[in-house]
Amino acid sequence: MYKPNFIHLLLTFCMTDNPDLKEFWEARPLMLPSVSIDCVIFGYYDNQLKILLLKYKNTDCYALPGGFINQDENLEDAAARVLNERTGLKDIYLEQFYVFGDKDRRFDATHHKLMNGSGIILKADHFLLNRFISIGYYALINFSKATPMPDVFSDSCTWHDLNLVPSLIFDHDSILEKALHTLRKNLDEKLIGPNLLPETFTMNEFQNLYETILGEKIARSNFQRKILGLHMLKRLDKKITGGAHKAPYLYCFDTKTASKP
Amino acid sequence: MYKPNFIHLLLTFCMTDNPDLKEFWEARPLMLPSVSIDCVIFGYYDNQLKILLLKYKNTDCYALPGGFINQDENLEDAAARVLNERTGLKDIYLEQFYVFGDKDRRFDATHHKLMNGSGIILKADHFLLNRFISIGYYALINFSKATPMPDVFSDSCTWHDLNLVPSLIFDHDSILEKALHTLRKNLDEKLIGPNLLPETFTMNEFQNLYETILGEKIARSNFQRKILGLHMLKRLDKKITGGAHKAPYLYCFDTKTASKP
DNA sequence: GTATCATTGTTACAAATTGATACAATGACT
DNA sequence: AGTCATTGTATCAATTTGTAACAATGATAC
Repeated sequence: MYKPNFIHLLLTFCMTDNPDLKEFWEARPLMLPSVSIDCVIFGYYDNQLKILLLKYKNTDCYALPGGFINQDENLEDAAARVLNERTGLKDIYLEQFYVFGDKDRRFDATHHKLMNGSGIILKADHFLLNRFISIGYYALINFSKATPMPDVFSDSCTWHDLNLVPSLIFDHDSILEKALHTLRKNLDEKLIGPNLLPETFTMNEFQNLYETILGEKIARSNFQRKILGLHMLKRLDKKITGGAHKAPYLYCFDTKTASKP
Repeated sequence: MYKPNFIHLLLTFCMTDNPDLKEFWEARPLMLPSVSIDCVIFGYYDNQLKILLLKYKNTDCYALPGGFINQDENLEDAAARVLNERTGLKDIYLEQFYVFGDKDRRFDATHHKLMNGSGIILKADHFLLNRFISIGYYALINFSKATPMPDVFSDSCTWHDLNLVPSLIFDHDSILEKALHTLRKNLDEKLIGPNLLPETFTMNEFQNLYETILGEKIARSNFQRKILGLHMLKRLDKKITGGAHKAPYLYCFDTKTASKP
């Protein structure tokens, strides 16, 4: 744990002598005031929809990955940067889904607790204690390609099963809920498969993804008929597995037809 | 036109001696920095979808009504206030549809031009010249109940037919486009009728509204079957009009069933 | 008063989509 | 070879949607 040494950083009014944190805080004047970003990062593995959560050091506080927007940075790029910092991935599917901006959207007590966990004492006029609006983005990523990485304030950055999510700090619970709701609503219009699935997959895996997102069962044969009717999949070789049954085909997305208008 | 008298307003760095404007500018420190709101206000009249536009004084610049967010004001309330200031209406249907926030979303030349139209010379470090992100809301209002009112910077606040909209300042063209796109997308889920139509209306008027928003014709009998099947309308008396044909029924929305889940 | 006409409310039927079920094919295991 | 779970496909019913027709009605023209 850091020992605060009461050096007063002119621009940021917090106390720390850790060089990483110092850099972090001193960069703040370059950011767009009042605005933050929160990312709901969805991954799919083991027939489960999962999201990436940070756990703050020396606390039991879980949070969505988030960050601020640099003055010379597009909103979308800031979200992509946050995502890249937590997963190592680039060129990821991102969708802005809502802005959260209640007048009492400030969380003084929690911010103090979180920073205390990293040995930082926030002064009363620290910018973190101001009101922020937060722009929500959700990302769909290929689970196996991501390398979750905690930030300087967190112990861990780990996947959580969607129906085993701990309660989150701030208003992150409702941000997550809204993200999930938007994902479900967009499921028929936006092509979510290529982002969440590996290169090749079976029809059963594809159906499981839909069922997991929608939270309901789909009749197998009807699903197959519908999906194949969209001509978005290319059928590949038979999969040779150890299952005591007929081997399923493998499919991949047909890039010629897989994009919808 | 105002004669700038070079009084320097400490907090706002613009030059004017008009008391209204002075109050306007001096209120700025209470606003949430970097964030603005733009409202696309839809009305429906004469079988046409219309939007409300401001025209800046002594310019040919048209703009969506917009404003800033007070520090102690919810985003939604700020949008409702902007709407109220331009139309006199309260308790209006409002939907947040997107946030626009490119890094080069700053419009120095246009801002100078707009303010010059009101006799104001903006200093180089005026807050208006900073980067702003803008949260887009669209509103659906009852055309006949609105009283369009220009603000201090504009000549006029008038309805414009959607297919006769002049080119707009800033990125307001693309904001309008996105609003319209979202409205169309939401048409099946959100109940837009009660907001755009008068208390009572004929089925034909209702269908015209849908056709206007979607930009395509709908088969009459199918529309009637579908709408009546939703049980959201109550049938009232026959309408007695001068039409040389069968008199249509009047309908109103059935408040018991008119809200969808 | 009667004929005409445009529009409305309703019905009838075809086409398409969706839901539910059945069945043959397959590949590993016993 | 027989069993078994799962897959790919076909079949038929139920529902929804597309298209067209038809009778009802209320003004106008004669």
